[in-house]
Order: sequence, then structure tokens, then C-alpha cells
Amino acid sequence: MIIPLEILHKKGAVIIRIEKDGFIFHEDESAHCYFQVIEGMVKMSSYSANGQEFIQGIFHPGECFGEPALFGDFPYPNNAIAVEHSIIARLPKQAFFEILEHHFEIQQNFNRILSRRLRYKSMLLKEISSYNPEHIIVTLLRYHRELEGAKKEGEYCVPFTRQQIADMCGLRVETVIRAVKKLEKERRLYIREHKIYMP
Amino acid sequence: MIIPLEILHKKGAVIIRIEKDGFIFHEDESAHCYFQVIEGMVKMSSYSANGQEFIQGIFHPGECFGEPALFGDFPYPNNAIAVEHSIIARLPKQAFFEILEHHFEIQQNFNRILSRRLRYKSMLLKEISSYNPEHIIVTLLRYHRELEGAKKEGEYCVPFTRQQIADMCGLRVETVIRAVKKLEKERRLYIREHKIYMP
DNA sequence: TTTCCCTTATGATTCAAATCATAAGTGGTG
DNA sequence: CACCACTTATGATTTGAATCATAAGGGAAA
Repeated sequence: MIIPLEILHKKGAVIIRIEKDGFIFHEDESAHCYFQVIEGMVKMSSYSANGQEFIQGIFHPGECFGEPALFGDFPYPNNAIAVEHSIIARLPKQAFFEILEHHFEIQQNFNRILSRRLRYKSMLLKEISSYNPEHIIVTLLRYHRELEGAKKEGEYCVPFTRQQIADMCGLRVETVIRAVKKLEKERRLYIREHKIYMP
Repeated sequence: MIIPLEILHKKGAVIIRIEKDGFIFHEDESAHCYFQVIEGMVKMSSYSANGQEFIQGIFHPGECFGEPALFGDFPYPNNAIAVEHSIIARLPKQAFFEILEHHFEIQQNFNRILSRRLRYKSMLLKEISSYNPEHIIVTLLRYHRELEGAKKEGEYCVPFTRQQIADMCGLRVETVIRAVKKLEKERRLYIREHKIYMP
């Protein structure tokens, strides 16, 4: 939980419900609000001219999104879309900055969050720019396994479809399917009932 | 100037000199210091297994680098290398965090800087994952022209070699050379004495 | 239970960027 | 000046991922 719900309430946050595939905001819209996921799942993504989607991030309950546009004073760089029916807190920019002024530890926490997102993108850029699909996918999955963190005993059950993996690293479904098959042959991961597992 | 030099001095920053191509820190090293460029130019980059370089960012006088690793508590994700002979202020992590505690506006400024870097990487990822070299290069150059900002009357003289452009967007020199030629033919940019200009 | 859509799967073909080779222009330095 | 390293340049060839086509499996909903 980035900002405790009490504080959000006190500052006048609105709770909104979004159905699956509903937009919370659109790419290039000017940024007026801070958002925090309460229930459900939200993705930030954009579509290129040919309709290909690129997923920049996926956000779970307690996580925030849209705030870089507030900090950096630029339009939302991507669309925010509910991956499933979701409940979200929305707080106007002004109130958001007031919270930061009075809570050093929250402000600091944002530095941590932004820095980790930078690390993720830094890693992805390096991968995409110079490695093959198998390498990219293994690195991506390892990263997400680390995020799950604590509960790391045993194997990691990958919570993404091949399409989602493709959209996160700029590959095509078929390429991901083939790469995953190849990785299975090399024993670097396993497939059971079409689900991917990492040892 | 992210952190004023007086403050850095008072907190015990060390001034270091690095010759061209010298390393300031290495990828995967654990992060102990904050850095700020005083003179010269520094790039953050990493090398893939086959020796290909990917430049994650370039930093000029007044700009900082290495701080995401401090905020996010992870090893430096890339190498920091002097592009030319440079003078740099180095401040231990502990002292850096003390400065933040006492300077709300500096803390806030870091939120802005990190957010803008995120935007840059977000843009690059989208470009690299779904557009052709010409599109990627135009977007990259447009971004850098905007950074130069104020002095934007007239055309933009691109301050990068084709190799540097290639290393910033994961392409090969030959590809960049050909793409730039093609863009010139389409009148989307100009070449005079081998230098690239954008109208 | 049938329908529909999404996901996984596989083979054939295309194509754009990487790779390889080669050379001319440029700038700094001993 | 001569030399060396880097940058720009161009053509030929290779290659790996995208694209196209097709189909089977699974889950949700009418």
C-alpha cells in the first residue's frame, strides 16, 4: 500500500470501479490525477500504428500508477486499462502533492518505486536490444519471479499467457510459443497443461 | 544543478577526475555513492555477451547519475563511463539521504528527474518493440531536441555520431547510416558535411 | 450442448535488419 | 608528414523473427 487508504479518504480520493478492458485514462491525455489499485489488476500499455500492443507495466492491489506524469509534468505516456474488473482510488494532483509535503516517508517511497521501475525498463531495453527471444523471456520471467519474492521455495508458476509475455517484450505470440518450447527442451523451464513453470 | 555544490561540499563530497573512457563504477557493483557531473560528460551503458553496447543515458554538467540504485537498493544496473575527460562530485549514500531529509525541494526534484527518465525509456521501449529504424531514429532525435529546449529556433544540429545513435536504440551503425540517408531523401532531415540536422 | 473467443501449437514463406566485406573521408598525434 | 583510429559510406549475403495459414484445445456464456 503506497498511500494508506485513510489518508487517501481524508484527502478526498474518489473510489471508482472499472470493468474488464475499461480505460482509466488514455495516452497523451493531460495528467490530473494519482491512481492506486484497491482491487483487481491494471496494465499500462500503448498501441503502435499497426495495432501491436506493448505492455509497460502491470499493477496489483496496493500499487500506484500514473504518478510519473504528475511528477514529471507531462501527459500520460500510455493507456491505463483494467485487465480484470477493478476498484481504484483516484486523487487529484493537488491533493496528492499536499500528502507528499506532509509525509516524508511516502515521498521517499516514491523514489524507491520509480527507481525500481527504471531498473526494470533498463533491463528490458538491454535485453530487447541485443539478445534473442529465449534470453529475453528467461530474463523477464526471472525478474517477475523475484518480484513475487518471499514465497520463492520451489518452482515459479508463471502467471502470464504467451500473448502477455509477447506484449511485455515486443515479440509475437508465435515467437514466444516457439521460444518457450525450445527452453523446455533445454530443461530451462517446464510446461504442464500448457502452463509455464520455472525451476 | 540537482544538488547545489555548497551543500555537496558541506556534506563531504569528494571531487574526482576521470579521463576519457574511464569507468566511474561498474555494472552489478553494490551502490554506495551518489554522483553529480561538474564538468564533462558521462554515459551509463552496458555490454551484452557479444560485446554490443547499449547506452541507457548520457549525463551533462549539473546532472546526476547512479542514484536510482541508492533509492531502490539494488546494485548499479549499468556501467558509468566518462565520454570525455570529466570532473565529478561523489557523495556517500548516508550523506546523500541526510540531504534529502532536510531539503524537501531536492527530494521532490528527484521525483521529477526519475519520472522523466521513465518517460524516456517508456518511449524507447515502445519504439524499439514495434517500429522500423527510421521511425525509431526520428523519435529519438525529436526527444533530444526537446531536451535542448529553449534554443529551439531553426534547425537542430544532432550532437551524436551514427554509432552513438545506434547504441542508444539497439541498432547497428550500418542500419543507422542507411536509415539516415533514407530520411534525408524523404526530406525529413538533412546532412551537411556528414553532420545530421533536423528542420 | 453448442457457440464463440482466446490460447496454444506448428509448418511454410517472407522480409528487414544484421552481418560481412571493403573503402573513402576525417581528425588527432607522435 | 605519416600514421592510426574512428566515422561515414555502400554493396552482397545471411538469418532469425515476423507474417501467413491452419488447426486443435479450453473456458465462459447463451
